[in-house]
Amino acid sequence: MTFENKQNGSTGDSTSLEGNFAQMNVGENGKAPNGNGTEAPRKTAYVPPHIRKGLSSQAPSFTPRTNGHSPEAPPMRAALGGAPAPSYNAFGGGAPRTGGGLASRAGGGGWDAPSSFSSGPRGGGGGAGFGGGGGAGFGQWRDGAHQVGAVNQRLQKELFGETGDGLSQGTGINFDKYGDIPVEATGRDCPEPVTEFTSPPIDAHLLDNIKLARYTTPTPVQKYSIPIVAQGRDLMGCAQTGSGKTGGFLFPILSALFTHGPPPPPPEMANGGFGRRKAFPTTLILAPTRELVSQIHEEARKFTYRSWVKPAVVYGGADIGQQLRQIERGCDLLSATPGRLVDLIERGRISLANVRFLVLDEADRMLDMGFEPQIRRIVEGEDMPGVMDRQTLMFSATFPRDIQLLAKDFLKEYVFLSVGRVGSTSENITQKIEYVEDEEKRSVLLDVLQSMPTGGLTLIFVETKRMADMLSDFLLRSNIGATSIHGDRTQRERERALELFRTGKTPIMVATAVAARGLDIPNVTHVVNYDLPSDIDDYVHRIGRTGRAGNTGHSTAFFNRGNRNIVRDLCDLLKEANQEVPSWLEAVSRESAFGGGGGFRGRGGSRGGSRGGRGASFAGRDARFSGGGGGGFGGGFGAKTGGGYGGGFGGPPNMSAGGFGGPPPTNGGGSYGGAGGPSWW
DNA sequence: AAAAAAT
Repeated sequence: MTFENKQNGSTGDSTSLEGNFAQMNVGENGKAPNGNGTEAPRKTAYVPPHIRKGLSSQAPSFTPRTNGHSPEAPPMRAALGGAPAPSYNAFGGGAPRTGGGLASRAGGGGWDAPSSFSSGPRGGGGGAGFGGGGGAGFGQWRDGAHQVGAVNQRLQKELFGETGDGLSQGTGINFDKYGDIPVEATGRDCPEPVTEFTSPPIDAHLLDNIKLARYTTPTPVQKYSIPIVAQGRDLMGCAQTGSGKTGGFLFPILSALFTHGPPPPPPEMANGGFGRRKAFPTTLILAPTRELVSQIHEEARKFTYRSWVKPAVVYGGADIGQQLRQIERGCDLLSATPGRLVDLIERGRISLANVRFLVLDEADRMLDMGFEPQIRRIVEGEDMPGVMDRQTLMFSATFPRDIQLLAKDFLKEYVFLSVGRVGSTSENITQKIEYVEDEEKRSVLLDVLQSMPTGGLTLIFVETKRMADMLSDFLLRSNIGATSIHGDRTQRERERALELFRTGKTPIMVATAVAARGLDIPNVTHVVNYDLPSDIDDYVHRIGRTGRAGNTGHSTAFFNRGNRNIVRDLCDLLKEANQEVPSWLEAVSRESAFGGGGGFRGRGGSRGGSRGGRGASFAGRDARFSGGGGGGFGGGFGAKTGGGYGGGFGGPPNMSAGGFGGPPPTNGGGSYGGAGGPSWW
């Protein structure tokens, strides 16, 4: 369910997927070649607005922009059809790369540069940089070589914790479990995975930092992504954080940057014809939430330690002045949420003309959150190099239609990497579903919290911000250390809450969807779905906050009639993960199977919650719920479960443009219909 | 329906 890549009837195996992926990248704009005869019967074609727009706007498709680059410059990777070209061809000398990122505009790096730079103004006076590379802990790029900065004990300690004690943060990672995560790579000339962190293909200095971070073995995502990116290929990765995804893109990108230095500056930068205070990042990483970008930034800080690469982060809700000062101090690798980035571009403080690596993290989430216009503006509507002149990596937990369309526009012929769900298919999360009516949830929660062994962190998910506040207040009143995080809290409060939680000062955190995806908090041992989400993918993401990195975890979900919309998916998921499926849940699921047609049972009674029907078969979790609580599903499921599973998806609505059989809508329900199911894990 | 994100 995570990868909504069920193909229409005839293309359900990965072989044909590969064909389709290749096909959708060869530039047949908008026309539906579908030459492989896999045309599926079309159903009525409802085209969601964002797709309509996507299709029309792609009419001129993507003429690689000439933006900052001189028009005669050859594309960085000329031969896509043939053997993948390496990212960097020519390594010329470079001008001094100083510690201060913005001061580096004279640098001619080791990239295959537009001719005007290839011979490079050999830097005005060799040593224009700061002595010592801008301070201990920071390096620089000078004379075409990487000058690794001096050790800075204090910074090193801050970034990596006490070295050698083996006890800080990353302990208990079960690397054996990582090996169980299935990974599949498809695409033309897909390079072989690596098995270890070794100097080629990873830059020697980066290797040092990886060692400092005590990463000993690449995770499966990293094994694949490292050679793929190192060969200059674009990448579409279906993976979640916790699979080592962040390292999966940071390692190969930083490795390239360390080895080859900064790219030659675009004219605007080189001519000095720009505001002095404009930053020209080389790498741009976009992610949906503030917490996520700041988490990525923290990783970036570690792995850029002592290097010439200056990481920076911008997101909303925080003081913009401080962020401006930060990017002035250096902004080579920028992590950003879309809104704030657009703001800074409008202010003329950031230019994307020098971007060589673009990463879209949690792409599906960004689309869910309505970021598509901003993302398209950033990628297509500003001065970022075109798709042929940059390397693009996209990550998404799911691969629905709109993501496929985005991939089609943003990536050149790419390798598709699918990484199994960490934790749901493997059995390292013990999932429990309890039948609990709304008004019983509080007291059951107390029971559940009590029954869990102490020592770990517990994350409780609720649907609304209001509920998050109410519940954390309730817990506090019950003398249970709790905090909360949601979108109505100030950024400062959010950060504070996360910090309190991470450090275990308040071992319980109540959260809305803001924390559902991507956040990597070590030592979360228990996830409670106080309110179940309506989308099974959200459920997967939420429970994925525990059992990270191969550790074991527990999850408890409170289920009642309000959640019947995901009951089928939930049952499927539990079975798939070898979890116990309560018989009452099974019964509810069967019940809902009839509901598809919609409505004869209607909403029968009041929807007001507690007054269900008899529901004898759902004697709740224990005696006290079978009676007074009024459990029961008498009213019948399925009135609004959005019918029409059985048939599968005879053909995604109007996918003619891509010619690839698109997957069904993400939350389209459980059916693998006739499609044969996902084939890659 | 709610949540997230620029102010």
